[in-house]
Amino acid sequence: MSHENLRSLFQLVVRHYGLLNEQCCDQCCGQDVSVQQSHILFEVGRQHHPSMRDIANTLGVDITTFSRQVKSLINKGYITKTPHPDDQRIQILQLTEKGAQLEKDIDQYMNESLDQIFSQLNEDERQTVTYSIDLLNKAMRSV
Amino acid sequence: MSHENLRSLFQLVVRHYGLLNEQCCDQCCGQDVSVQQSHILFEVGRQHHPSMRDIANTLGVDITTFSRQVKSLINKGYITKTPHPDDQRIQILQLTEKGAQLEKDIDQYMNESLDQIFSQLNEDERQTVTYSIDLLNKAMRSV
DNA sequence: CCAATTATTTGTAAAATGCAACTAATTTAA
DNA sequence: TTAAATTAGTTGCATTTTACAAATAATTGG
Repeated sequence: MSHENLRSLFQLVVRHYGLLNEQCCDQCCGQDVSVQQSHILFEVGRQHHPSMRDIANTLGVDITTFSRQVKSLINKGYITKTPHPDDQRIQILQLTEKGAQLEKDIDQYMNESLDQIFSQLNEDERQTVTYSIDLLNKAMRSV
Repeated sequence: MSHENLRSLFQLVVRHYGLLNEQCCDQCCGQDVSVQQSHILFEVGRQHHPSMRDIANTLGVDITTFSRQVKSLINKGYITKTPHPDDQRIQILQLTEKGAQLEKDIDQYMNESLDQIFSQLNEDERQTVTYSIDLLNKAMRSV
């Protein structure tokens, strides 16, 4: 079976979403973090007391690259790294207040961008698309 | 309005689709092209006699980086660069036979991956999702 | 208590990135 | 018509990103 439309959508998302983030970094947070780093902020904010490996696995990036990205985000004051009380090997990541604020700004920018996409649709279409997004989310997560 | 699910799906797509491509390059074409380069092949194959700038703009990458990626793909024998007959500044890109074959292999791999996602859905859901994908494609392209 | 495992970091070398400056072809406008 | 401006693409260079190996450090299992 050919999934040209889905592949095309994904390609579009990969590029535009990356692009969006890049524009966002220029526009809303003055180039201070990269796209990759904005994904890290997003996940650290969303997960509960995640370790280095938790986030690296979720994002599907090499742990060594991730380690250096985290170092950079710590230097910029957006996240902190604290050894787990029960296992000193594990480093728990957390957004700083500054990091949480940045993630909030990025989130707002993203929502405005996604509003633009949704504003192209009528109410029925919006409902159908929203429902399908849930389905796709679940399907992708269970593969 | 908050689009947490859509943002989440996009994040997932950005990561997994990139990942997918990376796995694909390992598995189906022996690491010979990068993710970025596979996107170039995809677009060169899809557009009609595109120029350097056409593809770079579509992909949202810097033209200087793109220029070097193209050089690499030419060296590997996947694409060709021909001056436009009416304007010698413009270079027209085209897949070689080898490049078209590689893109076909990648496409097949992608379709199999997307089949896996779709196999999580029942027939009704599949139809709804397919319809929504069309809507989203159109909405995103018109923003 | 020592070997094996797990989490993370660093060494290093290759690749990707993007700004600035360049060449070359074409268009514009006096 | 011809010099200035514009456009397409390339290269120099410095920075960042990447990922494999190897190291360190903490923990677990036998």
